[in-house]
Amino acid sequence: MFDSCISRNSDSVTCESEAAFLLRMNLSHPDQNMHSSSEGCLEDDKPDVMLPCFRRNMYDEPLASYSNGSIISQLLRKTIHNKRALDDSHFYLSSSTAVDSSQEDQSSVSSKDSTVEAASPTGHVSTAASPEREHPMTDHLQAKRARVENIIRVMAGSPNSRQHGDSERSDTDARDNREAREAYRENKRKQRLPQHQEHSVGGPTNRRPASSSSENSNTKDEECHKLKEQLHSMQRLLRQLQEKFLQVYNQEDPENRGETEVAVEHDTLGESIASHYISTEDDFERKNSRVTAECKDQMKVVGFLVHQRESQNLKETLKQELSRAVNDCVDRVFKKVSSTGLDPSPQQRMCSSPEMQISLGADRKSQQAGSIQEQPQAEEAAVKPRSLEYYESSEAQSPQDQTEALSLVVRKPSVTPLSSVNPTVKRPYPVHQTPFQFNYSTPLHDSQILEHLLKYGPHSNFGGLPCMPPSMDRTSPDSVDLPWDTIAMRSKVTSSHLGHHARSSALGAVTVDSLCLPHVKIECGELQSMAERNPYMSLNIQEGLTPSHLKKAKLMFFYTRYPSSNVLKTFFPDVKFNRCITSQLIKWFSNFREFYYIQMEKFARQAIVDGISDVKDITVSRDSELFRALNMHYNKANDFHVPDRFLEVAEITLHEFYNAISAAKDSDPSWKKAIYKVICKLDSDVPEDFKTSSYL
DNA sequence: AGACTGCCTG
DNA sequence: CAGGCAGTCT
Repeated sequence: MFDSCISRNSDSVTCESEAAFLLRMNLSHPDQNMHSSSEGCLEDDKPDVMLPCFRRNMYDEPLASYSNGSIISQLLRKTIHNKRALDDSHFYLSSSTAVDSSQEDQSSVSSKDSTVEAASPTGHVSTAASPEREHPMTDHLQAKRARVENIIRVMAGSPNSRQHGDSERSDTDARDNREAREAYRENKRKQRLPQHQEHSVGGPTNRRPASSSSENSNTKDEECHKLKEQLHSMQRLLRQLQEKFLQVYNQEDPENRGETEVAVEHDTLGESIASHYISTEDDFERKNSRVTAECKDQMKVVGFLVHQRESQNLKETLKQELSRAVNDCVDRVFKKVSSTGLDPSPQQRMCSSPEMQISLGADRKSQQAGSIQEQPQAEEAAVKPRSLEYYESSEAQSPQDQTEALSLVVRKPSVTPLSSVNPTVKRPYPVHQTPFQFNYSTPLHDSQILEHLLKYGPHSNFGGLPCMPPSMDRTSPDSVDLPWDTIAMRSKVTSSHLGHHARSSALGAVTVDSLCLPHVKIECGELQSMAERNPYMSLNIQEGLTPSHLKKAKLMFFYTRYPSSNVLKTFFPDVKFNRCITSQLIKWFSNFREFYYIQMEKFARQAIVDGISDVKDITVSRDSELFRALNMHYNKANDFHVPDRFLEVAEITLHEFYNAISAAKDSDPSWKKAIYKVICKLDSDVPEDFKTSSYL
């Protein structure tokens, strides 16, 4: 599950961690800090300063080290000791005694050894000590509990964890944190100007910030892209965290006291978050101290509510927090994008496509929800069980989803306007002979695209789509002006080289037959009328011969060398027969016979050259070179058991050729006709199984 | 005339 | 494998 995340884990983790931090800030300042929060994710260097452990882990450790525990586990382990420090800070007020000089390394190692990390000294806050030093947490369940609690804190962006996480750091780390905060403030200052203007003007969109410089505008596209990428990473990580938490939570013994405590603490956490929602506190340090006091209050409530909460409550609350975090980030990103007034990104320029409109609709929906929850009443809204819809909306508006949908949409217009690109050549056939299949290609196309999407996903290649050969574009029914070159080109692709595309377009095959076979062109009008009578033909009826049909015909050749039209119609029930198709099928068998007889003549002559005097010495078995040649031609995949009768017929044919050549009958130009007459009588019945489409 | 076939060619 | 053509048959 995390494999896909590993490639961008550094961004994801750092951004996620910072997102929790920024989310907290946003909760405190729903109006002003929203953009700064999203902007904060853009700071590449900031994660380094703030959470060097993550950065180091991501870069210094081989990815294999995460194959098992996953990044989430690392993150959880990292935050677990913060939680412990938080819990214990209410009971222990000891000062840090074991200040590790190599604090950054300690932090990086902390993910590997939580015990060592728990021994990490306190930072500038100097309130947290590590009781695990004296009382090592040997209870596995307790560790789980702490992990879960910290998940909640990280996800909800609780200041508690952050604060105490900072408090555990050394002076050097604290210095880094100070730098980080300064950088954060600086970033906030930088962004406030446009934001203030935005709010003062009252129009969040299409307003060029007064502070925007040319350099700024040049990098906005890039920033927007980065924002989206980081947002996507955060969304993924949030989902993963949620899953991880639920997994850990479900493993908890219902009888375990840790469960209830976790639930209770989470509820109190929700209250804390709610209080921060309406907070206008702007100063980081002040909030830290305030949060510390709040934590103490929370702990008092813990014992009071221990037995009143149920697991479902925790689940719902956690889902809410997760969903809200994602949606907040989404809202910020898109508001940021819209407020910058920059030109629509390449993705945004595709808004004309329905898919993109859908995505934008989801965005708008999310933004509305986000604006609601940014209001002071968000405290109440945060408790509402709305996790599912939020989660779904966040998924629907995933940048990745947008991109994928767009990539599909882009392909259509890029291929469709053929008539405007290619030089128009007068078609050799009257207008009414327009390829009729376009009349019903549209519903076929759409439904199959949908099926294709559902089946293979949006990234799959549509070249394999039955009705979408590579060069087979969709054209409106009145594609009379379709250039002849285009049609001819398509005919080549769809008819001559159908073998490269499994079950390629029947439409294309019909086009071929109706346009390229001279003796068939008369049928075009009839075909068109037929199509007009039934423009929405059943998808089960092939309008042309596919490579599967060809394969089936080859297999049928093992039974019948001279199939009649009725036989063909009987054994190709899924083919809409017309003279075009019939002629093509007959031509196929003619070609099969041609190859067959050529091989027979060749091997008969070879037998004569080899000095075989008695025709009885010529046999055809499955080991014969002749059979291998034939089998390679008609049963290339070798997935069909050739009937013995075919071997007999082949042997007879070889004997006939041998005798004729031995008798010097080959001097007669029509000496083969006698052989053909013999062979045509040796046809056997084709098995009934061929009548079904299972051989396709 | 149309259907069917085979031969030649690409 | 298909196009083109010619031949045969009905």
